[in-house]
Amino acid sequence: MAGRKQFDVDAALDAAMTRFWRAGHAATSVDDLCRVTGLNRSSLYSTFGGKDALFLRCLDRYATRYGEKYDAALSCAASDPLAAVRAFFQVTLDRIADPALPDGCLIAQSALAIPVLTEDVAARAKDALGAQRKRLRAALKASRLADQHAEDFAEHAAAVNQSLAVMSRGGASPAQLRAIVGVTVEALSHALPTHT
Amino acid sequence: MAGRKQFDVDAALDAAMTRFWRAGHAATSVDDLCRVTGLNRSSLYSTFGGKDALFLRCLDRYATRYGEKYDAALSCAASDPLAAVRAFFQVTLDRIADPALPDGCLIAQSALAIPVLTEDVAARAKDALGAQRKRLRAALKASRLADQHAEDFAEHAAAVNQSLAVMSRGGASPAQLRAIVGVTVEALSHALPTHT
DNA sequence: CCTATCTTGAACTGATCGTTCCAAGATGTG
DNA sequence: CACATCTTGGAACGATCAGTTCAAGATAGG
Repeated sequence: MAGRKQFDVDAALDAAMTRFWRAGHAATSVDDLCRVTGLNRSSLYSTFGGKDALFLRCLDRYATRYGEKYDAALSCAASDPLAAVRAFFQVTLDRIADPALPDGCLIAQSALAIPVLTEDVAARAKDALGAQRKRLRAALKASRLADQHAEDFAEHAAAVNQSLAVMSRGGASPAQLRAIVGVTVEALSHALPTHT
Repeated sequence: MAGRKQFDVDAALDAAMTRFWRAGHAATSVDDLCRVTGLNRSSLYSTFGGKDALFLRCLDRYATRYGEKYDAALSCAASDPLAAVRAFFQVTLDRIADPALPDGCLIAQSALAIPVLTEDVAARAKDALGAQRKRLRAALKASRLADQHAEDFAEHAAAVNQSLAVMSRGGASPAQLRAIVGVTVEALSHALPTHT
């Protein structure tokens, strides 16, 4: 209980997460992490344990933070699945449009990097993507969609959500991103039995 | 005209392309490229000029090779847009299912890496993604779809195609990938005026 | 055969990689 | 104050990074 930390651990995690998010795991060096967090190597290693351990913390942080937002958006899926899916995509569109945050998506980037990640890091990235699919599957199964349609549509929606990361990095405008999800939302509206 | 090359340039390009495709630009070292191509540094540098120059060659090679397949698939868009879009996605699904090739997609991976790529390499990655969008836009505008719907759907289809790269790396099964494109194809079939 | 030209292998450059280590400073307890 | 514990700055580690250099080997034109 002596020698108190001279920095805010949460703020450091946010800075590290943002860096991984923007540059990816491979293109982020420990020096980069020290620079963006303001820590030196000793503090970074003693607090977080190394690059991969810190990356895992950041991945979990990212998955938890936005997972909660996605869950909140989908909470009305049973009563109004169309509004729920619309709100789901809006979480991503808002995040991409936020100038204080990177575009892209840490989970999408990590998923594509799986072949060059450590086994445990790769497993966690896969889990994060799986959580997203599970979230959508549960929400849509609670709607009046037939089970098979619900599962298919959940896979589709999860994929379209990841595609926004790629397209935003590729220079797609907010209007173009809206068009991408618009087709998906339209498809759901036609698939819902309430649609006459 | 003296001292003939001891290797096949096309084979070396294929090997390098496959490596970049699987591991991405940042996680691929020149040593890796030497190993997979069988070349030593001298031959690699004198023939291709360096890592970034070789990466550009591989990006162009990838974009051309699969661009032609996408164009062929979309060639019947005016007469049968539904079959054209189906064939378009089938190009990607077949490529992912091919055990001799990596899953994922070099263009998607490069697009996500744009923030850490050299300016000219980033521009080329963006161009490759733009070519894909242009391809789909032209094909769908030739169909009986209203112009605005054609543009929106083109953006959507390009995005869904990129999403397959992310989802395949994340462990999605071929059936799940088919479900993803199935929703999109179904949406197009409902949007076409021929649909009764 | 001779020589100019090209290719190839391997050693080498300085920079950067992730990680470890240690001494100096700061803090809480006795 | 004294001592044990923790944090911090910075140097240092061997490994690997992208890229260069050079001499030896191979080939074509004369």
